[in-house]
Parts: sequence; structure tokens; C-alpha cells
Amino acid sequence: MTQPARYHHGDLHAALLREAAVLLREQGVEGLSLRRLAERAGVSRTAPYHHFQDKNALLCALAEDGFHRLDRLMEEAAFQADDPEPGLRRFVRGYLRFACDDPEQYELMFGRTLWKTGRPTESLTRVAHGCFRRYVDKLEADGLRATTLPGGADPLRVAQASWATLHGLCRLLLDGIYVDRQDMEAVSDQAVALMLAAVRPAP
Amino acid sequence: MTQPARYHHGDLHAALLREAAVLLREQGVEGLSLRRLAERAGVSRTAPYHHFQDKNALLCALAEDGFHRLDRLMEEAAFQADDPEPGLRRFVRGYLRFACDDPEQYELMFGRTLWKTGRPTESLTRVAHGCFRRYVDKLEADGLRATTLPGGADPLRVAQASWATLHGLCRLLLDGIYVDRQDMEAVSDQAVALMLAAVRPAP
DNA sequence: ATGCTATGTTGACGCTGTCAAGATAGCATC
DNA sequence: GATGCTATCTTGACAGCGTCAACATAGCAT
Repeated sequence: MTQPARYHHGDLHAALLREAAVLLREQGVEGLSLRRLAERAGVSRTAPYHHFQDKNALLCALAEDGFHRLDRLMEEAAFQADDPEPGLRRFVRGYLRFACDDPEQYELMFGRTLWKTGRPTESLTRVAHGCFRRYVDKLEADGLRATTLPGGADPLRVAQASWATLHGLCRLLLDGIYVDRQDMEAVSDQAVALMLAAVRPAP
Repeated sequence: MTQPARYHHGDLHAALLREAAVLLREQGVEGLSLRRLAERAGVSRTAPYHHFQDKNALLCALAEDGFHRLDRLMEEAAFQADDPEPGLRRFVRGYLRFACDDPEQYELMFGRTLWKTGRPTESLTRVAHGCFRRYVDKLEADGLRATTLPGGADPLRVAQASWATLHGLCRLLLDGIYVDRQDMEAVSDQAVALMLAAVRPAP
């Protein structure tokens, strides 16, 4: 089984993804080169090309994993119909924890590396869009059902704006620009207040 | 003056920055290599190193220019003490226009290239922080003076959360992830509503 | 046993940022 | 005006990268 030098690796595809996740977490996208990856998997430089079309494809697969994890997180978060606040707060904190737990993964999922510079796989695009749709649905079904939206507010718009808030917080935090990690809890609560204020017209 | 091949360039420092801004706008950071830059300036590959410590330093200088422009934009935006809504809306649209007008510049200013992967210059850090402080001050002085903050809301927190919303919108938009450029105006207005809802307790 | 296909290998190309060493220009000083 | 210092610019080189082409092997179906 564990013969040190056999010609065929066995399951290089999975091994590459596994090793890539580690390398991503430790060094970020910048430190993730196919050559190093191959070396770590004990395989030659170009072997990965038999399992992924190119680096972009491998990164897309990696990001896709992340979206599945995020999907699971969203399923677990449950709002309460009568008062969405605690549920929303729990979700927001969970989201931030998700991003902080593996910043590089989050960056890969939402960063320009894939969406702007690279070419997002059709599969990745589908999963990512599905993830957002689930968020909109959840917000609409669980969060907003018991509340009255201010006049003319489209649930989709609320979802977009609130996700943007969440995403913006994560980016500012993870990129280490303005928000201290210590302030995070307070800012997060403030964000919840922001989102809730838009949802229920009066306290 | 304009002799085609003289040994010394004359003002390579400025020429590099100028050409870099063009290259950045057209091709993004990924397309901005020192070698190409040097070629465009009609100079050898390593000449830029006599004017910038390395690529990181040049990019920092480029980003710094952007923050100065953003500063100017913020000075021009004026809120009205009695009703901050139109002023805020104007500012938000101006901010989004700023980001959309030169996406790559915005990305450079706030992206991980400098703040996470690279080493932000001390000068850049100062300018960037000053820019945010100006935003907090402005929000506090112009925007919130006439309004009552909900109990216990720190102006700094409001500023952080609202900037995060703005920033998140820009990122999602520029990275081409979720929000269509067409939806932008509606989402932007929704964001203003979000921010205002947090500021004035009841309509 | 034969041959096809999936998988892995080495070699090479052009691109990148950056360092070291040498060339030149311009300016201050003697 | 000659001398020398320093800022500026040059070529050469190196390691790293993604990726293509050509070749080698292993394993499986026929």
C-alpha cells in the first residue's frame, strides 16, 4: 500500500485538493503554486495537469468546497419567526467566524482571483449563485415573514444590501485595513442593528 | 529636450507613476509588471529600482494617489444638518461612482495586494487611516448631529458598519459576483435606507 | 499477449521580480 | 578646466512561476 515510490499515485486528484487546502490556509493563494503542490504530493511538476485543466480549475474546485461548507452553515442557522434578532445575530456571528476561521478560503471564494482575473468554472458559478439564493430565501422566509418591510423594499434588495454589509465587514477585517479584530464583535452587533433597522420600521 | 535616446530620462519617477496608472486602469494589477512599465517608459528593466524600492513601493504610491482623490471627493460631499438623507445619498452614489470609474485603482487601494500580501508603506497607512477618520468625523459632524442615535450606538461603530456596507457593495460589484451593475442604483438606495434606519430611530 | 488509455515524467519556453556589477551623465569642488 | 562623487541607467544573471510538447509507464479490456 504505502510503497514509497510507485509510478501511479493512486488518488492524486483528492490528494491535490487536500494538500491545496492546507497550503491555501497556511500561505494564501500567493503561496499556492502548482509546482509546490506537486512536490508536496510527491509527484512531478506537471502531473496535476492530468487532473485539473489548469491552476484556475483547481482553485475553482477549492472554492466550491468552501461554498458547500457555507451552505451547511446557513442550513444550521435558524431564525425565529416572532423575533428574528437572536437568529440573525447568531447567523452573522457564524458567518464572520466562518470567514475568520479560514480567511484565505473566504478570500478565494469571493475574491477577484477567480471572479475577475480568472475564469470561474460553470460549476462554481452555479454553486455560488445557489448559495446566495438560499440566503435570500432564508431571509425572506424566516427573517422577514413576521416583520413588515418599509414601503417598497424588495426582499432581494434587502438581501443584497445586508450581504454586502456582511461581506464588507469580512473584507475590511481580513485584509487588515480598518477594523481591529477586537472591535469585531461590536461592529458585528452594529451591523445586525443596521440590518434589523431596515427590516422592522419601528422598535 | 525630446531627444529620443538620451541616457538619463529626466523625470522617470513621475513618468513611471503616470504610465503605471494607465496600465493599472487598462489591465489591472495582474497586467502591471515592472518590466512592461519600464519598456513603456522607454527604459531598461531595472531602471525603476532607482526610483522605487520595489514593486510594492510603487503600488503603494499609486494607491496613495487614489486616497487623495477619495479625500477630495469626501470634502465636496456636503450633508445638510436638518435632513442628512439627500447628502448621504449623494455621497454614497459618489463613492460608488469613484469605485466604478477606476475599479482597478479601487481594488488596489483596498485590496489584499497591498494590505495583506504586500507591506503597506507607512505613508500609505497614514493617508488611508486619515481618510477613514475624515469619514467618521464627517458622519458625526454633518450626518448625525441633528439626529439621535439609538441607545448606546457609538458613532465610530456606525461609521465602521456603514463603510463596510459601502465597501462590500463595491467589492461584490467590481468583482462581478452577485450584484448586476444595473441593479446598482436600487441596491445603493437600499444601502442608504439601511444606514439611515440605524441613524434615526423612527420615521 | 496486445493494445488502448489514463497517468506520470523530463525538457523547454517565456514570463516575472530582483540582485550584482559595470557604464554614463551631471554636478560640485578644487 | 580637470577631478571626483553620486544619481541614474545598463546588461547579465538567477530562481520561481504556469504551461505546452514529447515521451514513459502502468493498468485494464480485449
